[in-house]
Amino acid sequence: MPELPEVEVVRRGIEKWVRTRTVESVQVLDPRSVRRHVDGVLDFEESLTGCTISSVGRRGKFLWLGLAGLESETVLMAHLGMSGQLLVEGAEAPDEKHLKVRLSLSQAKDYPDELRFIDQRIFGGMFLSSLVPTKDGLPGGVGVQEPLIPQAAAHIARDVLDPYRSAEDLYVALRKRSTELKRAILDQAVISGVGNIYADEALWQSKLSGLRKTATIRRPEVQRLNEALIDVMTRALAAGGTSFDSLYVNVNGASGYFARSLNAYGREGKFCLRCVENGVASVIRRDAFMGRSSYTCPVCQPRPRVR
DNA sequence: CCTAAGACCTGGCTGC
DNA sequence: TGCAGCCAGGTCTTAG
Repeated sequence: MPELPEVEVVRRGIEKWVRTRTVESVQVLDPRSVRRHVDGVLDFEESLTGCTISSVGRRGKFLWLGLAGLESETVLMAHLGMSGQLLVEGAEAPDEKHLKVRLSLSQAKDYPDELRFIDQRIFGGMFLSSLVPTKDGLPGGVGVQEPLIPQAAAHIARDVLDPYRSAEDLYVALRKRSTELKRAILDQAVISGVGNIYADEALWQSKLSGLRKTATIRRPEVQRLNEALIDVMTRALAAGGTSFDSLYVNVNGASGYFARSLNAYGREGKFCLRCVENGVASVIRRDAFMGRSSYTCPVCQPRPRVR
């Protein structure tokens, strides 16, 4: 399940293989994977053909390829959704079972000549998006210098690892909301790149309950949460991203292995490792939340009082 | 304006 | 063994 670290692994992984290369042909094998391209499959294929890839940018979980050769400033957006992969492969490699889009690239010595988008659950997709100025005049995301952001990602906040974001930004965004803490950090307009897994990990690490109301959050708590978010994401990135089912595979085809160092997510019924260290035998619990699961320690992440 | 719930998807798993 | 139904989850859309 790609969250920010996995998407950044992909961004770094494909950058050197695709930058400066020209898209010679485009093949959409499943129109559902380009459904966000409002002008249709044919327009997607025709517009992209002949473009040269100039950069690979990212904000949160949105990835984009900068394009030269189009009249207006437009980028190729890619979102991996739940199960998406971007692979750089030779044309001779057999089509993957869930291959959705194939970009054939100009020949380059010792470089594979296809960029493939593979997606089983089709929550992800590709589409073209025009660039708009950033609201703060600062670079649009990781991998880009210009103060431009794809229109389709302009509404989301800077992500956890964005150097132009601060703990105070997070505090301000949280205090503007009137909802629960976990719901808020999963809202990409508050802070981007956080999904269900790393939300639980960062809340556990900062000893905060996701049920806390954002209106009651104090600066020191946000400071702790912010540090935890950065720490969790940084460690996951160093490990090459997390993988649970075999759906997520990084650009080299190898699964990430951060999953084995998770402290909360997926650990229902197991001891809270921090409490055990303190001589307390508390057990991680799972609760339904927004149609998914939340994993928490009932002892070190005290729930707010209900009135 | 805000927040919350529903829809989109497939395939692995569970239970009858 | 077969099959219906549940579950996973990010983001957009719709409802309140």
